[in-house]
Amino acid sequence: MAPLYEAIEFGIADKFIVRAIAQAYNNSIDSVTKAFKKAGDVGTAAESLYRGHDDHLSIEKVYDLLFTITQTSGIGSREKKIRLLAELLSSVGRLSSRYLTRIPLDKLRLGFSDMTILDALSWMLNGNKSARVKLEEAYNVRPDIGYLAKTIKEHGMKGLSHVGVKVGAPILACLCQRLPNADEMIKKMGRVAVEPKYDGVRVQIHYQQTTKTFSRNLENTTDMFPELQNIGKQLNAREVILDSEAIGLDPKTGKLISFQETTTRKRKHDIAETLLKVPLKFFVFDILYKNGESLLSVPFSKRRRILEETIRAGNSLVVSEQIITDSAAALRVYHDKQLKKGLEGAVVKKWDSPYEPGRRGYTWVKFKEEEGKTGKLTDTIDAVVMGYTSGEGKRTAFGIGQVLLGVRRGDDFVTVTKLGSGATEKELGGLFQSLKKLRMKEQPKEYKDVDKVYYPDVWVSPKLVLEIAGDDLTKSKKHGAGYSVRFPRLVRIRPDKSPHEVTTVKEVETLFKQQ
DNA sequence: AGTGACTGCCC
DNA sequence: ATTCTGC
DNA sequence: GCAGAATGGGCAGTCACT
Repeated sequence: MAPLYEAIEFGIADKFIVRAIAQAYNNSIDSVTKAFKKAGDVGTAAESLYRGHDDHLSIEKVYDLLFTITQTSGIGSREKKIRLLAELLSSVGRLSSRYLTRIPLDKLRLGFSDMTILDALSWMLNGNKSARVKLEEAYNVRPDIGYLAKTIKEHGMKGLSHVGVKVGAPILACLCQRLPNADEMIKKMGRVAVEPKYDGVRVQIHYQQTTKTFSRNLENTTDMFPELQNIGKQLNAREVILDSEAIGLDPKTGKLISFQETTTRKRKHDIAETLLKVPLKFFVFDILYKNGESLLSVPFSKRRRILEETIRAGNSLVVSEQIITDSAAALRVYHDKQLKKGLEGAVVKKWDSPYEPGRRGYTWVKFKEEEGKTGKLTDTIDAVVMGYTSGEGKRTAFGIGQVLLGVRRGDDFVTVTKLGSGATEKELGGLFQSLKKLRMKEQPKEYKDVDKVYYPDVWVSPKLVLEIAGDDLTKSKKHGAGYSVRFPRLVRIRPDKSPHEVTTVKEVETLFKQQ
């Protein structure tokens, strides 16, 4: 409904949609939940329960009502949002109920999104994709499909001529691709800059007397970083747009802290106190604009020189270090050094490439784990499947969306993570065949301290073992193991292992301390 | 004042 | 974030 | 190789309820 950089939220997700459908079509919350689980999609669930009357509302009317929902807050707002959505659902047709329910979830599932629409706009103008490149350039600095469509509909491509980089208007961030190893990176990218990969949050800094900042997804985060309001003295420039990673320091030791701790700075209350508890360093690694000039198409080698000339030593901003190389061996050595320092790894950047927003091409590549390994964790974890959920969308066909995994504590099992990534469709099918035989009516007695939020659709007896990988272990307040896995994924199914052989809580703790 | 349910946004 | 899949 | 669609932990914020 709105461009990324406008903070418009519905405040409605799965649970509230279910309640709205229940209210609109006169069903119990339970039966709607069941229909939702069965369909694996709110849209088809709404459709199947549809009991409304089509008032032929205009698109404007629907838009207005949805917008009203986004603007509703305060005491009584939850009921009101649900009521507004329910009223809307009861006055549209059956088919509309499918899409209307998906809108707040951002799950229209039409098989296309912004990029495809750029192609479509090009077809609209030229009957082919020839305008895509230009459209994409405009999109990069004005990621607002509605605005672009309207502009070229009215003025053709000429209408885009004034769409350019502007301080205060967020630019689509350049993201990293992945490649399996250093050799591939050098082969694909040639001469590269290699920089430390900090495990913090992305901050795009816009400065022109005052500072505005944007997150990786272009949310305005200005209020979170009051320390950036006085960076003028760190800049040899009137106006700039910088790209950086912010990471917290331990105020006593000055050491970098974990992502989990850094992220407590992501707040809008008590900012002044938290600022002292969690001071941030902004590792600046790119410059996109300086004194009226866009640097997006300038090669990185040159941008880097400009960046170094622009930043002065000071409290908040630090120019990120780097090496330049075209040797895979040197790249490997540098990457290993970053891991030893406790950083996330390295980012490898094509030395002569322009700033390429999005994740296309191989201009930036992340290098996190050691070669040949899955995940950064020193060892994989063997965990037992405690239950599974039926899954949404495509997963519905396999009967499994995710599995709840446990590790051993004495003769009991406690949860350590859920897992939904890494299985091929064939493996998912296989998992379902194995697990449906292990179905239990109730939570098995040996499953201890399971938090409600993890209750699966189906409990299974502890038989099937999975080997999983991850990037980090985190301290967990919710998982019974006391720890959990960051970015968990399936390595392989271990029919050869018995549940008694799975990793123990003690071993998980040891792994945590090794990090 | 404290807690739990839910959501949105970081990774 | 990671991973898989259809095109 | 891209675009899309499944899925993860965990933080803060908001609102409802006790």
